[in-house]
Amino acid sequence: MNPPVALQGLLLNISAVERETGLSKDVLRMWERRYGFPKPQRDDSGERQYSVPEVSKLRAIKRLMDVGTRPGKIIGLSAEELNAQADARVATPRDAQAPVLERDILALLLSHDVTGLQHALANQLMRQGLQRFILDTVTPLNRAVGDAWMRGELQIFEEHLYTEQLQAVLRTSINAFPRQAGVPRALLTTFPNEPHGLGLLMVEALLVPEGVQCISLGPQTPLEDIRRAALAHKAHIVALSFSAAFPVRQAADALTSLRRLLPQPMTLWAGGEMTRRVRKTMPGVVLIPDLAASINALRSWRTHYLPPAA
Amino acid sequence: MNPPVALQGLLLNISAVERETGLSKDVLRMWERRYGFPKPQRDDSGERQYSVPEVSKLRAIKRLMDVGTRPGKIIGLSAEELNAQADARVATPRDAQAPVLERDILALLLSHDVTGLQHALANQLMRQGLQRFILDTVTPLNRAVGDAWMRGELQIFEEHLYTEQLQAVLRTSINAFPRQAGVPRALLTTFPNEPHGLGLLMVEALLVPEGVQCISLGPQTPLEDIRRAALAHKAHIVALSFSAAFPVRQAADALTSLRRLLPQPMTLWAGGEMTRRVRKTMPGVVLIPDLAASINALRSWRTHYLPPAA
DNA sequence: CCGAAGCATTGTCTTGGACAAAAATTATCT
DNA sequence: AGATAATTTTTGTCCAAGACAATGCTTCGG
Repeated sequence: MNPPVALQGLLLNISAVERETGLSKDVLRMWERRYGFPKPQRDDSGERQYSVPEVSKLRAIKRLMDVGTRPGKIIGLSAEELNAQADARVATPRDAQAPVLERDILALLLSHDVTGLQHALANQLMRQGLQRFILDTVTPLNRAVGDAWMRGELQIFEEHLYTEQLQAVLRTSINAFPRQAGVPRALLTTFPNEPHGLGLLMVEALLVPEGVQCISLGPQTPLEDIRRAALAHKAHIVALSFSAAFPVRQAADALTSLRRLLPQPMTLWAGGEMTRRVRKTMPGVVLIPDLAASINALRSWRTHYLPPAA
Repeated sequence: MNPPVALQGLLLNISAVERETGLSKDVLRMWERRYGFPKPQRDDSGERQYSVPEVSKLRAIKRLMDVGTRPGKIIGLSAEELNAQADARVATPRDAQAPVLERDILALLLSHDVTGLQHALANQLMRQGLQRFILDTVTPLNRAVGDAWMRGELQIFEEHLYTEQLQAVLRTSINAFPRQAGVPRALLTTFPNEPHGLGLLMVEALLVPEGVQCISLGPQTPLEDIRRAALAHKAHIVALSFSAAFPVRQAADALTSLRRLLPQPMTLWAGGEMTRRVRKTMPGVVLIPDLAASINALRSWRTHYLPPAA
């Protein structure tokens, strides 16, 4: 093991690479066996020592896999080719409407102007209102930040700072809404393998202004506990969020099981990047492929369960 | 693999147990080899299937290990004996002052009264002020919730709900303070192996009222990036937070390295449960064994760097 | 009472094989 | 054609046992 070495930024052991890339040790070793990449040096005791460029390439591969590419197709490519692939994916809406704000925010991040960043976010939020802010600003901004990070234009700490400030702004804004004992009540969480909670906050920001009473459990709630929580809180809607990286099949299985665990009249929503890769339709599970769809789904829930005549 | 089975709450595969307990697959297999516990059943294809009681016991063991006990000493004990050990550790300040609020909050959690919980927290916060709220209320409350969860009195989802609501309250309260371009500037984060960010929020809640300008990166920033961020933001203080589970040696190594990476005049703080287990003193690293100490450390920073005559 | 050396304990990494799970492809039936 | 089912390919996870690295405790020497 080599904490001191890793810190000098030269070589990383397999644990560090697992952390940095999100690829498990088993996968790293398996790829080496099968594809011949990565092929780390070994230290005196035969342990793998990954170089920084190797890790960068692994990260690029992981990012593409997260949007559905299979490793065998891309593991042989060079760093440039990988970047080209990634660019190709996001090029379409690139020159569309108004990436002005995006560029401003990125500039603020790069100049480490925390106060400016806060102001810019808060400003835009006040201008647009919470819902439009989420739909029109935050969503493309997240993508822009993610892309900038992947192509190395943004440091990790700058990306962290962005996430952190965004969460602060959203949380504050959500809490500013008077809490109502509203209908429907929605339970928000993610499955145990899904650590990303930003999506939950964004859904909450969309639903709360609509008068929904959101109960967020944060990320990583075991299935059985989701059921218990839904019953305990008498939720009308149970909403799960999935990031792009989540394996579709696992999600489908878990959703089907959860559907069985919940009483019939409870609505089950599944949202997030991953849901766009889902083929099969699951009875009793409403897919929410993008954030805007959550509002539509809410409207249709209301017309269905709250007849206007009431 | 067995999502459907695991979901029924009967048996868990090794990945699920790793998630639930924080013990790596390697450790789980090693213990089975060395100590004969855990000894999970096997499914048709020879894969380990852990029972719920087994996992509970593993959790109890992990909890004790996190406060310094070695596995060999306790792995043979029964669930009751483990609980007794855990109780013994916290019994001292048990009957001390006013666990009234603690009991109230736990009752609210158990009755799933979200609104009541929010009110109770917000109420107490307004009554005490942010700093005393953190020191006198939140700290013991966290412990109480953790203990209740470990002894099975609290479900996971109830614990999640508590954390979530607490974060919301703290975040809102912190943001209510006018942001000043204050001195000192403190950079807050955790090392890559440390996913728990609640500690950061609590420190921030203590420092912001003191006029400190806090820049939180959230959890899991690589060392090299901490350095870059500290330089970019011209931080006066870099504060790291560690939960009890963090391995002491790893923390010491990383802190020493980080110390070398940072320019001399920058102050380096290390806080959180783990720091109480540290023996060696590290030159240039200020240990903050509990939250109250962070305020003292701040005071002494100020007298040192901001002579009163100025 | 402190620090180093030695010893016991505990955790991480290794290999290569087996097979489970997911995705893609092909075949079959409306 | 368009869906559904079966098959094949690809990919990921688990296993075993061994090696040894890392940690913490104890004893020894100052």
